[in-house]
Amino acid sequence: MTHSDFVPKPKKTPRQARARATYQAILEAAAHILEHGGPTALTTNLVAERAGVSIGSLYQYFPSKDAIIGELIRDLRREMRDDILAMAQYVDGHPLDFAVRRMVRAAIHHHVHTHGRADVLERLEAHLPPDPDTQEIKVEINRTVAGLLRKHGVEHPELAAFDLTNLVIGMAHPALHSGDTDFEALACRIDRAALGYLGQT
Amino acid sequence: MTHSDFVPKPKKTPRQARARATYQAILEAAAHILEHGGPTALTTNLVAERAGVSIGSLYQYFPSKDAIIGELIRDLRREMRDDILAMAQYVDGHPLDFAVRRMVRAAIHHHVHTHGRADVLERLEAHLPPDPDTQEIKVEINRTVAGLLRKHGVEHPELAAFDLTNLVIGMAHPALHSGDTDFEALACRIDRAALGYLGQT
Amino acid sequence: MTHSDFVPKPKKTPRQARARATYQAILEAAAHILEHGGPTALTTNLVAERAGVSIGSLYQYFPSKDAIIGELIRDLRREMRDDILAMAQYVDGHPLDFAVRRMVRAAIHHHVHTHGRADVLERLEAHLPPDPDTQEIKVEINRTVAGLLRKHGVEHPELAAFDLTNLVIGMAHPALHSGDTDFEALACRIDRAALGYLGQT
Amino acid sequence: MTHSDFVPKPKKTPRQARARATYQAILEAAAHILEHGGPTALTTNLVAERAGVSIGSLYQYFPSKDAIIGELIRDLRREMRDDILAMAQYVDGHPLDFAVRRMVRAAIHHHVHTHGRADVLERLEAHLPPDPDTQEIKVEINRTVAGLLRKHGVEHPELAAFDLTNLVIGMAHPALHSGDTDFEALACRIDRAALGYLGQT
DNA sequence: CATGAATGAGGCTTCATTCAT
DNA sequence: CATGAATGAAGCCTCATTCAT
Repeated sequence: MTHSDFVPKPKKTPRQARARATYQAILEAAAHILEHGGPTALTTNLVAERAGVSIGSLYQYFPSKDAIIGELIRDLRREMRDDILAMAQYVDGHPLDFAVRRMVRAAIHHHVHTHGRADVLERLEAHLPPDPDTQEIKVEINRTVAGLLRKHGVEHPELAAFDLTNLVIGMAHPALHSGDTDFEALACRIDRAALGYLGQT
Repeated sequence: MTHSDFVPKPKKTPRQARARATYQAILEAAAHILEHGGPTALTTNLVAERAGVSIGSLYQYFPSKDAIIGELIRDLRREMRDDILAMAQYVDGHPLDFAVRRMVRAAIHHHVHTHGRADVLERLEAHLPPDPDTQEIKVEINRTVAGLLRKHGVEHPELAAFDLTNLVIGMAHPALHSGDTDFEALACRIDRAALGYLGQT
Repeated sequence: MTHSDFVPKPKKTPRQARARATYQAILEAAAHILEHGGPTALTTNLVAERAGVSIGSLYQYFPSKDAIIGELIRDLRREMRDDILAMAQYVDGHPLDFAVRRMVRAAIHHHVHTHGRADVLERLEAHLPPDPDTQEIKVEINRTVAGLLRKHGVEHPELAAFDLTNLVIGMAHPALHSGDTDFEALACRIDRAALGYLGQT
Repeated sequence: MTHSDFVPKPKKTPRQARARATYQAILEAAAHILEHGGPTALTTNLVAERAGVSIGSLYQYFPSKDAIIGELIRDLRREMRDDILAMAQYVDGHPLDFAVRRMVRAAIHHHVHTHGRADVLERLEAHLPPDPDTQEIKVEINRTVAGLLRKHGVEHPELAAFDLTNLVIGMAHPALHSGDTDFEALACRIDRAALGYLGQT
């Protein structure tokens, strides 16, 4: 069993300020290119150029291109987890339908906010070896949502959390991608499906 | 306006039996590689090798790699349309919830049947120029589902058809991908969401 | 010493009418493609298609692509030789300046008539192994012009014939290629150079 | 309007010494191959091999094969222009026939010096999209020669410059190509034609 | 550490030619 | 003999990665 079975991670977590800035510049350049040019535009040389560093420096911070993608994915998942954790705390004590509505809007907001970067990264993730960190974050998200549902007496809360997550994303992404900008109307339609799933009339 | 604005199509339809076999072998090889190795594994040389033909033969029938992908997409969409059209005829005259349940099961069956090829192809489709044929088929599918919904008095039937399609796919794909094999249980969960969306308790 | 050192010739001179027609059709298709699409457009498959025969048949008549080009070159040279021979007979007995003027106009006419095919073929000829037949024809042409010049007391008639041929072609081709359509004016300018070369005021 | 309408130029001008050496090595290798093997021998892989660099390095400096050819053409034209400009200055104030004789010898010298590279490149140039730089140089050359002729009262100096250039090249190239090494004798024969064209007995 | 020149495996595609039917 | 399906060497080019300076 070699380590190549896992998504490579950054070579070193930079301590010094300048190094940290370079590191971030590379990630931001990669994210920008991914958003505007798609996966095929994401080349290491272009990332380095946009980040304002040499290709050699890029490889000082990331052992491979996949390591950059892996880090972008982890970043995105962490953001998502933080948003959901915050949201879960916020809705604590409120009725289930209120909680669901808030989560739906949070998901839409998150997607709009990441400007579709999520789509591309999810696609890329599928062709990368599984990354324990990313898995852990996903589990954390599922645990949080499941905990919320359990409090309201939903049965099989883990499965329900899984289904609801997919339901919301599955409906929101295509709609947003097709140019829909009436977020509230979209959210209401998703609400109906989600609440229907939960047996809430 | 150049032809490169469209998904290339096969350059010639084979006449002789041997040619037809070659043509099919290429498409099947491509589908197989796509399913098992993902998009990055789909190289023209590998497709030719797996199809048991020379690279030259491949280019007798397809002007480019994208033409192969385009044809796979069209094939898949045509199958989907045929399934949905048949299903729509079958449920004609039955109540809405019956129709929905049948459609959900048809979608799951279709995905299982195509062995997840749909996922990869949909992603590839996004990076290809729009193909009139494929668009036409999509419109046809939407029209069929929308027609069905309209008969039952659903408002905004086109939008509802769009949402429901995404809902079903969005829930079914991840579940099936995660190894879920209890299709009927999955279908029931999706039913709840779909009927909830439609306001059917 | 192998035969590959020479421009390949047609495999067989066809006797039957239909075969002869096919043979000509191939040559004409090749000439047409050369004129309209340039050397890079001249592919054996395209020639066969335009000639209305299968690629297999094409190789029945010509052992290789170069054999087709070689035959086109020979054809063109033969035409040129015939034109020059006829012209030489025609100007026989007239003064040198009259003869020169006629030859100049004949050269221009020939180039216009062949629609620039001559240019392309000459370029292709340079990259083909030398062909005895073509050489022989060139010698014949030179002999004819030289004979004409000798009659008028020109010294070193072979050399003069060589120089004059190049002078006329060298001036006419670029002018015609640049879109000049006033053939008579062009001819007069060439006359001055040619007569100057010959020491005729 | 795409960039493919123009002859591609080198993608980056090398800064470091090693880079400059590589850049030059590539151009020299290309020139050598062109002289000895003709256009069909000019493959990117062979150029890289002969230059002693990897194919990747070649594409660091030239975006395409045509860019290499384009640069060779520009180089040659620049040399030609410099030679002609120098010559024009040199003959300034001298009589027309002296000027013509010097230009003829300069042209022959130039052709010998470039070892016939000019022939092949001119042919290749015809199959490339027009290059503004090259056009500009050509115009400059014509302007220089025309200016010279105008000073001596030649009518239609632009046209005369065009004709004379073609006359000299048209006579010199085939003669030199056929193995003629008596440059002075050749020059004298060309003189007669050129002076005849200009009406100088 | 930073730089950027250099590398080369490997991807896509063309086209002259062969050969089974 | 005709057909056209099949072949595969060879060409162009990209891009992740290495390494000398």
